[in-house]
Amino acid sequence: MVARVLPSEAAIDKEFDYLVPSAARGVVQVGTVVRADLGGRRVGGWVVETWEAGPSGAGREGTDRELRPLALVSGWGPEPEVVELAGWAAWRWAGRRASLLATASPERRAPVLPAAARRPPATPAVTLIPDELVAALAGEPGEPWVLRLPPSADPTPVVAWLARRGPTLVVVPALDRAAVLAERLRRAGADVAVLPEDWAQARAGAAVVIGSRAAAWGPCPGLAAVVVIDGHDPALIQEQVPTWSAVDVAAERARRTGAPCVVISPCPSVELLAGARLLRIPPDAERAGWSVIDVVDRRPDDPRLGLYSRAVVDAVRSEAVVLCVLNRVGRARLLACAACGTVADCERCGAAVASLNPEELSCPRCGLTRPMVCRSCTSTRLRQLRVGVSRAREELEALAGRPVGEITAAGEVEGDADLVVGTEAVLHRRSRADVVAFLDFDQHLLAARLRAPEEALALLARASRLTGGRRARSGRSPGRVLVQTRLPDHPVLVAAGVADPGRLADHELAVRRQLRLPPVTAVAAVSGPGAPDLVAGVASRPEPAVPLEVLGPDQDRWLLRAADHVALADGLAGLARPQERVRIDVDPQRL
DNA sequence: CGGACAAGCTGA
DNA sequence: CAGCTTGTCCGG
Repeated sequence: MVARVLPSEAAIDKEFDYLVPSAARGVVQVGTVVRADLGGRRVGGWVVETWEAGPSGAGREGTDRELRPLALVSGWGPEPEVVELAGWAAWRWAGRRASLLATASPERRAPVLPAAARRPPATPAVTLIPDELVAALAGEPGEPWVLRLPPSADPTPVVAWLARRGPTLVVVPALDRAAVLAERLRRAGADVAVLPEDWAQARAGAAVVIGSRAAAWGPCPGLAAVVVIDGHDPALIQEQVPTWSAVDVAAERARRTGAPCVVISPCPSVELLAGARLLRIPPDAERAGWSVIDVVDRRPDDPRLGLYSRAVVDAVRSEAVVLCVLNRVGRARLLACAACGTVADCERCGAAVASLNPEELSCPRCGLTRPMVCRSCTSTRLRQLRVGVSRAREELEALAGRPVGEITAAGEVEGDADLVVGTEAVLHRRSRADVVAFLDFDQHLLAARLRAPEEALALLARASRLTGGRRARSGRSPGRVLVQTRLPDHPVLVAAGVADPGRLADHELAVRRQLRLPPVTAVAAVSGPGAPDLVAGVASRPEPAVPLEVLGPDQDRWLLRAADHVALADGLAGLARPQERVRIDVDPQRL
């Protein structure tokens, strides 16, 4: 028996043939993790093909050399279908198979597997499953379903319901949600394997396999359904190249197996909706799962009130658990001289300087620092025009008369207080609140990123989840989300206010059409020292082949645009890779 | 990736 | 021309 091996060293990116020792015949299959001698050293790798050796005992394609035996069979690896899937994804995201197969493999070697345990969960009592889905699952498999469930709806019944059909793979954006979901399914009697710890159990066979984005590559023998939860979440996209998306991998995997793929999201992005079938629950039920969105129009307010409208002051003075979100770290991001009015800027690069602590000013662009002095009149009295989280904490403490915690990506100060101010990190670190207040939502609405409006809606969804939706919980008032803005009629606020995320999606799709950007087209961002060479190759391709449009460069980054993903992937595959490093970011997040 | 080997550069 | 650096090729 001969095994064709792909070394795990991504840079090698070539296959080599080895003899399978007769003792290992029974265990070697496509996906098996092995070690082999290559060029004087020993490398790990995956079996990607096997066949019976011919009479000469040699390789298949005429190479009549004597093959070396495999050095070691390390253990179980991805299923054969997943090895195939890695080949597809390497094409789709212009990357290397080895990095994808590494994601699909156990962290430590798995020489033996436990016994399979495939006890499905009990039939859920209550479901939010539209009749359309029930009917459709009995018929032909097809495109993925996008099931729009409001933020505070629990997806467990949907997973349980699907898992009764057979082994089900569940992908969530973060492992803390995986743990919660696994616990609920176990209580419903299901055998659940949580990746990456339970990789061997999953490979052996489990009723439900759950994990974060890498779980799209996880083992699930006999796969009968795939579910992605919070499909809009950018955590489902790999940042390093190849920049695969767990939603797309899961959908393709399901398509290849003929299993249904259900993507659940309170606010499906236009990318999710493209090429998928949208399923909704009754509008009343959807509304109940969104918290009341209180839009506070700041246009008529006296600017001297700063970040704190009447509504915010009332909220922070109440007894309730209140989380305030302000996406500016430090004390102030914009200052002006109290004496002469000049905006404080950097003497080296001219950017507006920020105050991260009370002693000095620092430039966010070039890092230069100077004492708290006005550059034009040397006054030391500076007014804080755009307050940051640290200053807001001091101000809120004075307003509320109770301790205020501070949470940023950098860390927490009394982060478990009932009243907390912080950046978006607040919404990730805390799990329950009575009120979430966005002190300056316009910075989210007006951010110069293509996806900023959808990201803003996702924040409102997250805030809705934290506050538990419109229905009052026992002993509590209904969840409330306070949004301070000067754009009260923005489509994001309208969509969240009426609990109809489709309104924003329609709006955003129109924008993408106008700009000819995804999902209407497919784009890849090319950067790195080799980028100019690679891009130059687009124009000088010998055969016209696939049309690729070059945009840019913008900040040393080019965009390659094609009509769709097939054209983009084929086009990228046809380009000569330069010697120098290039990063090809297919479906870039930042646009 | 890492080793082998070839082609190019430097010094006396 | 030895001795070293740099580049290119290849591994089963």
